[in-house]
Order: sequence, then structure tokens, then C-alpha cells
Amino acid sequence: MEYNFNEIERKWQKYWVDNKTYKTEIDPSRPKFYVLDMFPYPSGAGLHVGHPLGYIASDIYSRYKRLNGFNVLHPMGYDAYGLPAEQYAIQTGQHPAITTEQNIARYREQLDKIGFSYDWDREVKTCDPDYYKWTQWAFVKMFEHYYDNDAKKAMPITNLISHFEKNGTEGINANQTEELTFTASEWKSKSEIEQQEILLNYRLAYLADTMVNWCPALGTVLANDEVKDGFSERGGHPVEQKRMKQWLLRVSAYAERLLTGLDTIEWSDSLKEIQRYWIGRSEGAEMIFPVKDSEVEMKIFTTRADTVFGVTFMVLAPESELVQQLTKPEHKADVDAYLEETKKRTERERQTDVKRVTGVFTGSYAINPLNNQEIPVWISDYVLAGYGTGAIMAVPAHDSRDFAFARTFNLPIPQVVVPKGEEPADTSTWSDSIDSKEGYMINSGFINGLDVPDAIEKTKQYITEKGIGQVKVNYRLRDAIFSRQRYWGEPFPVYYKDGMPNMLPFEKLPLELPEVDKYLPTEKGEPPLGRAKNWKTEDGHPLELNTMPGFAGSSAYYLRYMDPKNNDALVSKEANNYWQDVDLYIGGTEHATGHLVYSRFWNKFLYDIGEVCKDEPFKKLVNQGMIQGRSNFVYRIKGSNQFVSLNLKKDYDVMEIHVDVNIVHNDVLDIEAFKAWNPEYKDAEFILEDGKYICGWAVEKMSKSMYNVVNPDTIVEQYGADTLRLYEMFLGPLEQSKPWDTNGIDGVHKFLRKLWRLFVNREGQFIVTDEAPNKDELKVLHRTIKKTADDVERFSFNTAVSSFMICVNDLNDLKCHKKAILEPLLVLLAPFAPHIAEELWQKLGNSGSICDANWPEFNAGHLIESSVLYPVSFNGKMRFKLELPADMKVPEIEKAAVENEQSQKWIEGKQVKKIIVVPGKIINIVVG
RNA sequence: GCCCGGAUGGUGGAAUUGGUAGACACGCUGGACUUAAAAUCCAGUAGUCAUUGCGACUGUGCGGGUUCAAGUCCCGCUCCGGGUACCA
Repeated sequence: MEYNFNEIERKWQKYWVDNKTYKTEIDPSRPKFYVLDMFPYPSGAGLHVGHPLGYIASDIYSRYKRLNGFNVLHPMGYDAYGLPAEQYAIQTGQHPAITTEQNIARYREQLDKIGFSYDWDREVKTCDPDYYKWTQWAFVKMFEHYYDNDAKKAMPITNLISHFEKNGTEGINANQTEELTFTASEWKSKSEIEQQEILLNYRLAYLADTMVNWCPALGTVLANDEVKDGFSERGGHPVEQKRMKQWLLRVSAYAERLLTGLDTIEWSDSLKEIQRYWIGRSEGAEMIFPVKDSEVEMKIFTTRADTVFGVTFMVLAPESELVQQLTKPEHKADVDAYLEETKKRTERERQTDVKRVTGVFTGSYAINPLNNQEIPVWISDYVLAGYGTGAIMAVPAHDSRDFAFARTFNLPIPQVVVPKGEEPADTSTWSDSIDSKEGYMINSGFINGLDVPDAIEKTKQYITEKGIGQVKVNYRLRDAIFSRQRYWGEPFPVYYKDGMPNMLPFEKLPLELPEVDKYLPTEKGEPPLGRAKNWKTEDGHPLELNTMPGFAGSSAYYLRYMDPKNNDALVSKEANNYWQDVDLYIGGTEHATGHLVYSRFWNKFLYDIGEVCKDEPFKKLVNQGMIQGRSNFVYRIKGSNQFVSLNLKKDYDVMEIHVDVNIVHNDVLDIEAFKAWNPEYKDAEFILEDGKYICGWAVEKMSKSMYNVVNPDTIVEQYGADTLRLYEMFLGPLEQSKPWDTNGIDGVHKFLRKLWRLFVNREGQFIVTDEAPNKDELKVLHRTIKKTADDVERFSFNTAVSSFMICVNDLNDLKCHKKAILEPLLVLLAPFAPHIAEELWQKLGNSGSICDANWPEFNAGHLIESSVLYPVSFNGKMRFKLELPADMKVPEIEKAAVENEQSQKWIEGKQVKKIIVVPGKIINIVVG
């Protein structure tokens, strides 16, 4: 009987469903382990062979943990809202819910064929009202809280209100958009609308004016990616910067905790580094520059307070509120023209185009608070409104952007820092600013001669004492814009009364996504929800027209898996206390700054309000590498329908043509399949080498246009799911990116057939015996137990597969068909190749699933050797091997090595200077 | 520019703490079985030189260094991949 993988896999996949093998429940008698895959977006193209890489790894780990006695939670679901479905809806009129359902069904079908151990009873979809009820609920909670900087956590907004009623803003240290100051009586005298307006300044979910890329022709807001040179990528319509009221989440309030939390979790250093950089903590000073003949004060942030004597001009961001106040009438025309110009450029363009130096003078002068010098105030788009205070003090000698600006507009460039070991220089000869991280101060008043770090310290002290400024920590991290002018997303649980936002009461959730006639903006330029009929509350207040962004639904999905059907809470206390957090999270690095920042924020908020028990959601995170495509080429002789094999093409003038990798095997073209592939090649002729047509190849992105997309289904049909699983792991280290190349797949398939042969002979007889195992067989088994466990623990799945191959080869050589050896081996293999393991497990006479077996116990005693084969090297070069008793002492080993006749050749005529013996490892004899 | 990875046979990769470089697999070569092919099995396979046999030398992107011993550690480069970008 042959290894019939198709039949076996169908049989066990059905068994698992029928017996609910992967159903998981809370079980306080066993330790929990939570293994999670990153939420997939079900695209129309279906899964390609790159997607399951991480899923296979996490599935192996889940099954391994289960065999080791853990109660494993391993769920899967869909991040179902997204732009592609909406885009498709706009083009075809097909409701995005329908396309999404179809795509999900296709994903599920593909996933099922690979034999994953997901508990499908816990499946969630972000577009399901029972699910997004809790997305809306969390948003309401954020609206009802603010961040207290002293308590370092979210607090109910009602606390803030009662504080305002008693003491005004006195004694409040809250995270806020703008710094406000008022007394209790001022607060009480404000109208309700005014009070609500003020509260938005503090809420964690708040409404504020933001700049967006507005495209009037499309009637929509575009992402930075969709804008090129001031025009929309789609259609080429002009795009302008427009102020728009949008919902934001006060992520920046959590900046410090998001940063320090990284030290408590096991993520890769590179991923942590990306997040640290994204959060961008910088310590510096906030300084106030008065403006000449004006009440206005300019507030700036600098990390280099010491260079303040080198400031020769100030720069405002074009969006800064100070622009209007500081622009003198005689400069207004120029300034307006400049603002109009920068409006056309996206933030990304402003940041990318370094060569272009532009700016305009406001006519105002600021006063340097340290030396009372008057300095001009300019406007330039190299300063961003979103970072710091939207204004900078420019130090042209020591900042390359300030330098370029000063050169362009002929502003003075005084040197204030002299690098170590150098002399003050004439800045007019410089072609760029010079580094000022190390050195001493000149032209700098009371800090002259000091080293940079001392100068920074002293300046900070000075400005604090004089009340010119304060020491401050600044973060690069910005609040997340949470409104999207789209249809296919979660509706906001918000209605407007007198223009002020109000939250729907909990009983009204979920607020379901309404039907619309078209998935386009309205004629008035409102978002698609503006088309919905009756989109208002029972008492007639209009509902919010925006929907939530993609990251809304994926920010807390890992919590919902713990208790997916709960109608009273996102997750019950009981479920949350049991499952706690994700022990292992596997996914790509592409989510480093999006999902992985937002969900940490979201989780920390839920933690603050007592809804979840862990501050950090993902204890350990492993990044899987990308699977690239490996394309194949054929070479057509130009102007003919004749194709020449790879190694003969140099003699011809040829054109390289992509050929479908699915009709190429080990770089050999299936000529008949090629002729059938495209009618154009029906009568093609071939110049072969050794009777074969050899194709060229290259590593490229996996995409339809390169004809290098390989679907897992195809592989499963040809080789089976177990082979696919093993092969994806065998390909190389999980974290590394690698091209998909089917060339080695025969090797792992052959391995499974060899394994099968240990149980069943060619004639189909079951040949496993109950004989007692011998020493050699036990050694092979226990070596493999140890190696597999070590490898799985460190996510080195490729070497684990190798160790199985070695094991099966060795057992084959030993002609071992003993149950005592083969049965534990099956358990080791079950996480990797569950179908064949189940089948053989059953053949051994076991009832039930191998998933419920126990991981075999490792006994080091079986690995003890009586002798060691020592490599003997001379001056570090291995020359021969010498077998010595394992318990031999170092002096005897030295003696044996030197006296061995093979050593004479290397010692002859030289002196033995030193002998190094590492017992059990190596002997090195130093001669000279 | 800055930050983080990486570079090992014809190919994918192994070498976990500085201790036999190339495990395992693909491919290739030769052989067995077969009328033949497939499948299967056996042997060989880093390079160069030598070859009757023993063998010798070189070798982990490049150049230095530390060490009895370096793919592994240190210094300086090159190339490739990823992230990020007027961040004050």
C-alpha cells in the first residue's frame, strides 16, 4: 500500500471537524498558551504560497505546546473591512459585503486544505455587527476618558468636569491638544456647547481640525500614497490641502508607556527599534521668544538649547497659527502666495524634496531671550506643524536645512560650536553645516568654552531659572486620525446635536452600517454615508457620516477571540483572566508602525479602564520573512516562434519571456503544457539541450504579471498538505525572506514516503513489531527528541525537519520497525505533518487523535557514548581523528594524541609547544 | 543621510556558547533493478593541484587584527535587503 496522501488528508480533516478536535475551552487545570497569527485581509486573489508560512509555523508551535500539556488557544478570523472591496464595489455596484464573504469563503477553503488546528468556533470578522459593536463601544469609552499625566493612566472625563467645577484648570495635569487656563467660575459661566468644546481638548477620542489631501474632482480625501506632484494618482485631478474636522485618537498621550513597555516584551530588536524611532522621544527645552512690538510669543522646541547664541532667524510652519498674527501688511501678498503654493504639496513631498529651498519673510522680528538680538521670522515648508510647536529657532552653522535656507536667503551664519581639535572657521567658505555633537562653545556669552553636554545643561538651567522656558520631553508620535470618508468600515456611534458630537447609549450599539445606492461621495462632497436614507437618531439628530479606518477592527481582535460570542462584554473577566495575553504572535514586519502601535495603545487604554488584565497584549512576537517569487523564462529567437534552451541562447538573438512557473519543473519546461498555455505558442519549435528545454530564472516579487504565483492548493493536490507544511519550513529560517522555489519539494515528499515504509512494506503489509529496541535505535530516537524540542523552542523549524530526515534515514539503515521507537517518533512529527502522523498513529492501534498524545520524555542516558572520536588538529588545522574512551583524563588524552603514529608526521622536526584539550570536543597540538 | 538585517558549494541552507566548515535536501555524475521508462536503491559530489595509492594546498563578500583555534569576536570597507526621512 502506497502513501496515499490525498485520501489520508481528506479522512483526517473530516475527523477533526467531526470530533471537534481543535475546540478550546477554559480549563483551569491546565496552563494556557495563546498562539496568534496576524489578522489576514481576505483579498480577492486568494492565498498564495507565501501567506501560510507564518500560519504553518504558529500551527506547529500550537500543536507542540498542546502535546506538552498546554491548553492552547489558536484562533483565526478576518480583517474584513478594507479598500479593495470598496473599490470593487464602486466599479461594479456589487455590495462589498458580498465580495468580502466570497473572499472569506475562498480563504477558508484554502486554509482548511493545509490542516491547521484552528478553533473555528472562535472565528471573528470585523464587519460582523456583533463584532464591531465592541469596536464602537471602545470608541465611546475613549470619548469618555482623558489621560491624566500624573496618574499616568486614562481617567473618566467626569472626574475632569468635577475638577473644573471646583478648581478650573488649576492643578490639572492632563494630556491635551492646547494648553487651556480658566477658573471654576469661568467654567460654570460657559454654555454647554462651549464646555463640550473644551472637553474635546482632553478626550482620548476627539474631534479636531486636521489637514487632509482633498481632491475636489473625486470629492474625497486621498492617502499620501494616492497623491503625486499635487495630482491624484487616479484620474490626475488636482489635490489641495484642506482643513477638515476629523476624529482622532490621542495615541500620543501613551507615548511614554508605549516606549517603556517595549522593554518588557520579547520582540525582535529590529522591530523594537522601528517602534522606538516611530515614537521618537527627544529631551530638550521649550523656549519662548518674544516678538518685537507685539504681544505674541513664539514657543519653540529644541534639543540643542546650547546653540541658542547661533540663532539668526526663526522659521514658522506654513500651517502655524502664528502666521497670520506675525505677517506684516506689506508682506501679506508674498506670504499668501507662498501659502497657496505649499497647499499643493503633500507633507510627504515637502519632506522628500530636499533640494528645493523655499520660504518667505513675515516682516516680524523675534527677540533672542538670551542676547536680546532681533532676528527675522520666516515661513518655510521644511518646518512641520505637526512636530514640536510648529516653529523653530534656526542655527544655520550646525543644521544642514537651516544652513541651506540661510545661504538661499543671505542670512548670517555664525559658528557657535568648534569640533574637538579644530579651530574656529570662516563659515562663508563652508559648503554645508558642520556637526556639533562634540566640541566646545564660542560666540555664546555665558557658556563660552564649555563642552557641548555641559553647555546644554547650563542653558537649560538658565532658561528655567529666568522663566524663559522649560525642560521638556517631546515625542514624534502623532495622534491617529480616525475618520475615513469611506463606506466599507465601522460606523461611528456618534450623532450631532447643535453641532456637537454625542455618543449613542450602549443599548443602541451596534449602530449598523446602512445601505446606500452608490459607494461614492454625495454631490455635496459628503462621505458615502451621506446617501443613506434616514441616517439619524430616533429624535432626528444626524449621525456621523465618516466611518472608522482599517486599524479600528484589528486593534482588539485578539481579546475577542478569548470570548467571541459574549454579548455583554468585549471579553468576560473570566475568559480574560484565564487567557491573559498572546504568548506568541507571528506575522510580518509590515505592521511595525501601524497595527502594532495602535493595538498596544488600544490595549493599554482597556487596561487603564479595568477591562483587561494585561498592559501589553503580545508577550512574544516573531516576524516571518516574505516569500518572494521565483520566475522562469523561456527564450524566443527574435522574429520567430522558435525557443532556445537556456545554455544555448548565447548563440542566438533572443527575447526573454516570462513563463508560468506551474508548467516548469526543476527548471525544465513541460513543452506540451507550454504549447497549450497560450494559443500563440501552439506551433512553437524548440532547440533543446540533452533532450530538455531548460528555463532561466530570477527572484522577483510574487505577482500575476510575472507568472510566478504558486497557490498552496496546487501543491496540496500534487504532494499533499503535509509535504507543503514540511517544505515551507524546510526552505530556510522563518525570519528570513526567501524565494519560493519548488525545486527541493521532492526531497521532503520522499522523506514522508520513507517514513511510511518504516510502517508498511511495498506489499502493503503492516510491518511494525513489538520487539524491544536496542541501544542504537534508542540513541537515534532520543537524539531526535532532544533536537526537535530545542529547534521548535527557538523557532528553527528548518533544522527540525532535517533532524527528522536524519532520524528516518538512520532507522532505515538500522531496519528498525519497532513500535517502541516509531510511536514516539510520530508524536514528534505530528505538529509538522499532522495527517500522516494521525494515520500511522491509528495503524499502531491507537484510538483517538494523536493531538492528545504526550510529548515523549527525553532520556539523556541513551546518548551517553563510551568513546569519543576526537578531531586532532595541529595549529588549528584538523589532520586526523582519534577514538578515545569518553572518560579519559586530559593528561592521558594529550599523551595518546602526541604519541599516535599519525601525529609523528606533523610533529617531525618541530617542537610541541602546547596541547589544548577540550574534553569531548577537540584536541589541538601547537607545534613550531 | 540615519537605523536595523544579511552575504557560506551549481541551488536552498547547516554549524545553538570561539572548537572537525558545507549537516539535511535539491541538482548533477556513475551504477543496480527494468525490454524500456517511472519509482526505488547504492556510490560520488566545495575548489585547485596530484592521482597508482597516500595526499597537499586554498576556501564562509573584501582588507586588517585578537586567539592555541574565527563563518562565529574586534577595526575598516564593498555589495544586497528592509525601515525611515527636512523630526528641530
